Amino acid sequence: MPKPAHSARKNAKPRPGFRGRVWIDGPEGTFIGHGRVVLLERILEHGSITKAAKSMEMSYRRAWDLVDSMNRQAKRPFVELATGGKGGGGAIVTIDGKKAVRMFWRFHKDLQAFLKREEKKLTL
Amino acid sequence: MPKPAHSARKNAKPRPGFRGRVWIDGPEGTFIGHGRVVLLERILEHGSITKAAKSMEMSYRRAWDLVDSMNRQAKRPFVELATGGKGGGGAIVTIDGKKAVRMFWRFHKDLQAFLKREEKKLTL
DNA sequence: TACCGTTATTCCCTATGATATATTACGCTC
DNA sequence: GAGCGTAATATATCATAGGGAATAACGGTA
Repeated sequence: MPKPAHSARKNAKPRPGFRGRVWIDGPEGTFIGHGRVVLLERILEHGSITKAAKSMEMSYRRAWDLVDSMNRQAKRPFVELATGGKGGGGAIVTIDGKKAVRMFWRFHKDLQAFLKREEKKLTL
Repeated sequence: MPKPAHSARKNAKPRPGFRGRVWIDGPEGTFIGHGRVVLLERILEHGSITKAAKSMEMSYRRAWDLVDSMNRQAKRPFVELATGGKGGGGAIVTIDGKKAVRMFWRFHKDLQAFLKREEKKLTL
């Protein structure tokens, strides 16, 4: 029995056309990208890395790594983590994290518009 | 002693900033992209897949697969292959192939301009 | 103190590409 | 027909990323 795809990239529809992807690099490489932003939104929604990871099809390990990577590269952390305590702990997206999410989606939206323009301008 | 990286992608410089990548999808998925266009240029320069592959750090198999993929998805082939014959055969980039190369570089250049604009517009 | 659910960390296993190697087919030249 | 350099194809080997399981640490609550 084939396992369900864990990566949205593999399910990308192959319908013809102009495609693109944008992200933001930091000192260590990728800093903010599509997957990371979706993860931030899920953390905001669920309040924990564990639940956020489960809600999309991502392993806790990967989710934690991504959060850690963002926190290390950001001037101020995007997610505040609490271990132990009420409910065992949890994760809170900071103001800076929310700002990053909004900025990325604008960036992403602008790209879609750009691709539309190019598709008209450049004829195959 | 570390082996030289065979993939340019891995050497991507992690200097901070807005990044993006564009490509064109066809019926089978990726149709024209950065690596494929560079390969076309090398074939144009060397006249064979073998030499083109060697000139960049790409295995012959991968190079052949990419050429085959483009030829299958294009209305008319991008590369005409000859097996046997003078010099053992060779590879010739067609007019359509050359057009694809020019169009992709325009697309790519437009993207760079787009990224510059975004970097000014969106402050991190 | 015992319990709980989460973060934090380590180790192993597997799937996936890619590379590397080997072999065959091809067709022109000599 | 032999030789040559290439395309074409199959097989094996390797590297890497990521998943999953297991475990410890943590700090509130009852």
